[in-house]
Amino acid sequence: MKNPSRAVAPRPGALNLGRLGEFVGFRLRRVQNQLSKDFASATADRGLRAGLFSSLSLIAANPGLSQNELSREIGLDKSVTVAIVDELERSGWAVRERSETDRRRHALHATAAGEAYLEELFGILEQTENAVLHQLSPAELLLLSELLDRMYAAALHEDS
Amino acid sequence: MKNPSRAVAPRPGALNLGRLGEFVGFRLRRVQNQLSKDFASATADRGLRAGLFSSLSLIAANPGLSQNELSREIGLDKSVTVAIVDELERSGWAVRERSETDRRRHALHATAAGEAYLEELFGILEQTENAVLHQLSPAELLLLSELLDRMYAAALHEDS
DNA sequence: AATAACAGTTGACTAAATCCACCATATTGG
DNA sequence: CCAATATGGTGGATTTAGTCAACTGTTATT
Repeated sequence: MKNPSRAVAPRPGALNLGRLGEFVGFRLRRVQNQLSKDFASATADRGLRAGLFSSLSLIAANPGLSQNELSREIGLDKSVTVAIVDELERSGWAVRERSETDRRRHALHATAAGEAYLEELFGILEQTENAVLHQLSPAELLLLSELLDRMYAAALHEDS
Repeated sequence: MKNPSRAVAPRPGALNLGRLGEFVGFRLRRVQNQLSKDFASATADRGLRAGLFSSLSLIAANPGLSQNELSREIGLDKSVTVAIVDELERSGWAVRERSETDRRRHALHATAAGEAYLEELFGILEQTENAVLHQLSPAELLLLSELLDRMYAAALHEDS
């Protein structure tokens, strides 16, 4: 096949992607943009600051997490993390506790309210994703996840 | 398999993703973030405004394109497109020409210099991607593109 | 001819992200 | 033990990205 961008027929009236269509990064960005826009508009009512959702989720899954570790995982600057945790605390979804062993660190913990809030958000996310993912068979979905994981692992090794 | 997030063993010291790991959107974002950061740092020397590269590429692939059509395709506001085309023109990579048939429209065209610049950028992008994609077999790569296209098509139908 | 729709432009505004300097605590090496 | 250095966290300044609303000129509708 000469042009992989033709794997799926372009809808009529659509633009020619040119060489851009040969790159996975482009398709990745396209899909991801659309997905995050859908999620954003589905959660527009609650003021959901960028990165807040994934941060809370990571805190819940890793009790005692430090803000630095959190920063690294979500790929944002430390100062942004401060703002995020500030808001998580103000909303009562998480708390900072001074670490006993290292008094520089803030050990982060999700509250019960935070966990409940998370459940709600996960429900919405699941709905948004399903609207797109029902196109894929369970096997394809599993494969997709695996491919993405292998790519991510490779990407991390790159800039070591 | 109970937890698809375990398709690839997590590297030691890595955080527990929790329920977040069940969602493709998360993996998508992760990989995409990393890729675009790599590309950004590889092109840091040339001041490469966001969206400029893909815009130029689309113009080159669709001579006579209007700014509105371009806006829709890259998913940005019309006003952003104006700024992008401004810079493309200032740098001599593209030109605006009044459409003969509809004098409201600006027919966009890439210059020879623009095409040359594109070649350069595509080369860099290819390099950045290869660093990650060499993990995947050609068959897997093709499949990945196809899955992403199906997802994108579905996402577009959603908010019609 | 009046009105509405559309392409493009501008400027104001909001939010996201990076950068840098700084404080408190820990760790290391002499 | 002390000095130097590294680390976790915070605040503020600045840059940048993205959204919105108003306005101009052109075309389409009736």
